[in-house]
Amino acid sequence: MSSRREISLAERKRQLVADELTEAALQLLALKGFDAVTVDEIVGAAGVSKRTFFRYFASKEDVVVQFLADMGTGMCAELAARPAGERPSEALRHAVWVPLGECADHSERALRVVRLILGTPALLARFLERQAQWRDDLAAELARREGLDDATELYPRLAAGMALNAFDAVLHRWSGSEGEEDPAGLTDGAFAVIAPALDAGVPRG
Amino acid sequence: MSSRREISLAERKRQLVADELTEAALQLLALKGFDAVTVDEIVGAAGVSKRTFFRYFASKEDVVVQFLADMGTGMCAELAARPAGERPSEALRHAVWVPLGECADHSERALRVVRLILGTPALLARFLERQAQWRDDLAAELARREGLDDATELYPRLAAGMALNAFDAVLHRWSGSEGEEDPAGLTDGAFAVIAPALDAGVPRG
DNA sequence: TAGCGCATTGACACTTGGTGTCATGCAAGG
DNA sequence: CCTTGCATGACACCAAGTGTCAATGCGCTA
Repeated sequence: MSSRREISLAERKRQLVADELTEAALQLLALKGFDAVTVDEIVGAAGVSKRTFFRYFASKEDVVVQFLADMGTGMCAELAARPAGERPSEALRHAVWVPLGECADHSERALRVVRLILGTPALLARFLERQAQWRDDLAAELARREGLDDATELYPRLAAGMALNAFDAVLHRWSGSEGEEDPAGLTDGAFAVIAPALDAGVPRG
Repeated sequence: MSSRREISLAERKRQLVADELTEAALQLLALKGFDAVTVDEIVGAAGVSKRTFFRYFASKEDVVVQFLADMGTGMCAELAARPAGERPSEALRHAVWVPLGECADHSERALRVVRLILGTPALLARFLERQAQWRDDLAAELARREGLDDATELYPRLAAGMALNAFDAVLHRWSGSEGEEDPAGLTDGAFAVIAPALDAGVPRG
């Protein structure tokens, strides 16, 4: 009965390959630019076959965007964990801060990836596509929190969108300033702007 | 000296080919789905070579998204044309209504395209990429209107983002209801939600 | 009218992203 | 020891997109 160990062994192996791939990819992409690097180069550097690459990542963009995949789930989880009585602006600010805090902590690595994404149209497109999913999840959670119907009320979707707007704005300014500006301060500033709508827009906030 | 006529003749020829291509593409894509239609099919239906297709459109996605290209310029133009003293929420609402009104007018055609875009990840990604550009333009114009510095203030970018959020929400609900819901009413509803932030967020609005 | 330039097109080869398929290898488990 | 299953690699293949060049068509001019 070594079931738990076996699973973790196989999982660790998978994780190892995935890490090797992301490592090689991020290295090359940040160095030469997204379009100038082929998948064959990446797999060559990582020592696996092209087919294996696409078993781990759905696309060449995915290897970069996947790096930020947890952000969405982290945000939603945090929003769901916030106290029920909290105002939307507060709950969303804390939710959005989860991934931003991660970025602030691992600034060297995160900055490289963020700059790569924001500066590459194809990557930006995929990133925004992901965010659209996050927005739906956030909206659903927000609707639950506030007791609204996501299908008839515009507020949940708009509020989630505003929060992600703040997220994007902070990311943009942070990467644009080479990491000089303080993410926490930027986040507070952004939410100060959108808070009036977040807290007034919901019926009986 | 028939310079004016010649130019317009060549332009008309180009426009003719472009129209033929978009027509054939939209027909096929709406019918069989984005991934199930190859560029070769489209050019076969339009009677041109594959190479010519890519001389008119940068990508397969582009032939659909291009169809909505004017939206961005229309919005910015309208925003720039709004009276200087108008509150941001009003100016932006009018700006956003320009493309939405177009959709409402040509509902059969617009609805098909919008549903195709919102239902196809690859198209959605390209659409959002375009919107990111619109947001930058709107933010710049908004900063000019309000006398703010787009580089240091968060408000312009956030306000532009909120307006586009409203735009997206309206489009989503409109296409989701098969064109049943009234775009004008939805727009008003969306801006009622975000107006508090639009008008309060700007210093001395 | 004949000839000269200029732009558009088609044909074709080529690169690259991405997928289906199959055979091999390897590790767990009876 | 055998087998069962999973991850990988090798290979062929399709579709998107690009570079190149020859041909075609059209206006302009001598």
